[in-house]
Amino acid sequence: MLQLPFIRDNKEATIAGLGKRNFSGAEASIDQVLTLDQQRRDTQRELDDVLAQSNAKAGQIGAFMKAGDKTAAEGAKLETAALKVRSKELADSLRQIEVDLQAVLVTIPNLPHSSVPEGRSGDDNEVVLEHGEKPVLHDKALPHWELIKKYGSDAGPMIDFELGVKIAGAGFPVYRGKGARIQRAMINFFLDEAMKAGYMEVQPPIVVNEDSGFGTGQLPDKEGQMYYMPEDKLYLIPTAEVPITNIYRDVILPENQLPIKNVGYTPCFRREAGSWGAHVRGLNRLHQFDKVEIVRIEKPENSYAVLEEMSLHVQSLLQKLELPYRVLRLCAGDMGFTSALTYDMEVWSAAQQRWLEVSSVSNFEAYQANRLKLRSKLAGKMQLLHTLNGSALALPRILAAILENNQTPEGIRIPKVLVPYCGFDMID
RNA sequence: GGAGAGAUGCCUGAGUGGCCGAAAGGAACAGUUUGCUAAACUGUCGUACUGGUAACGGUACCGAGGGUUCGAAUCCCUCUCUCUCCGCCA
Repeated sequence: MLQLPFIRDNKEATIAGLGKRNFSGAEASIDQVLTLDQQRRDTQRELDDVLAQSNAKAGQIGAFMKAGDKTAAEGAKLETAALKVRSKELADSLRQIEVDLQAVLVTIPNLPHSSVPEGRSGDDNEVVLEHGEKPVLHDKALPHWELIKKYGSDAGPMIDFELGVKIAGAGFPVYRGKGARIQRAMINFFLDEAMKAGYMEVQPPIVVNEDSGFGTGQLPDKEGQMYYMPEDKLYLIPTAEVPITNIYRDVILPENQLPIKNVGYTPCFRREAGSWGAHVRGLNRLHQFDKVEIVRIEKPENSYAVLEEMSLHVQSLLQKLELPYRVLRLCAGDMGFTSALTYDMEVWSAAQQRWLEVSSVSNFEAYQANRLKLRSKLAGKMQLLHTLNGSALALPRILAAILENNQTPEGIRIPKVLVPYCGFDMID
């Protein structure tokens, strides 16, 4: 959530920032926020005043009772009746105003950083850099959904989508043999690289409650994207960002514990409602996939330098995997609800001849921290911290690119860094 | 799933209707003393909203939400969570 004092002091800049995002009705929303905020303050001031009077009366009554002056006490009691009625009215009204205010605030996305390009869709994203050579494949080259069959075993394809359909449904593949082994290899490789970079590994729950979903901004914005278990009021996580960042919900971190650098591997679950189509074949889009996520909590003045550092970490992984990639700076219209600046990393999928997004690295500034109430006393002042996270990395599309890009007539070559983790250097 | 106990500040823990935003101890921080470490002593030591340039005030918060009362950490109700025992079980 944006911070109320900030909106109060920077009304025009806020409206402009939301406009850049193509957030419809920015001015109306901000006006509404400011009106409700003023009402809230007026109401609270009056309520506090009435309560102060009540407290004073109660004190007097206590003194009368102590002195044994029952008559005076009874008289004073009568005077409290009106105050009581009034305070109830004001408290009810204050509660309603706060509910209304909150309802508007949660619909307002984060403001884009000044470096975020204008734009409405993915077409307007800025290509920051491109790295590596796109491989030229041989004549018989296949897309990964064919390769997994070609290099399957008697048991079936290396990654079995149809078997997943039987067990769970579309988008829940079964990995088997070398297909499973290379998944595990990547997870270990990514975790080890993160630990070398100073991250602490955590294993969080892969279900979260409503408060956690709200804290990182999935709720109420992306309600329909998460699997929900109504019996227990739990959501399957769409990313480890949610449970890991929520470790720090309602936390005041001592300054000497900063920065926080966590990394976690989890399965991720996404309903992807309405986004199915021909272009999401194979591993391109799944309901369940594996991801290693890095999460950081930083002092505000450091967060943008840290974002660059995280981007370089992700790039180093892609370089070690020998995959051609590019880095995009998302335009304002394509950024996530809670982000102020996002870099997407895409790898080149040689058989599909397209870029596949494999990582998204974002600085949320204080937007999540405000919802999480994640603070620290810095320079003697209580301040919201900045949260950042990034995929490092999401597995399925990496696997798709490895399979496609490294295919040769003799088989599929495993990137050197993964060989010690896999125990084999070719899929043939 | 059955039975019982409990939830207070960073931690331990007192507090059964007004003198309690809350004792005491510990931790932490600052200072004094000490050649260093340790110890001792002194002080500081919750958060949010709100008024005020500030000094300094007001209000709320003792798991959450309701209720009783002039007045609730304290009494009543509901919920959540934790612990112990039994059952079940990876």
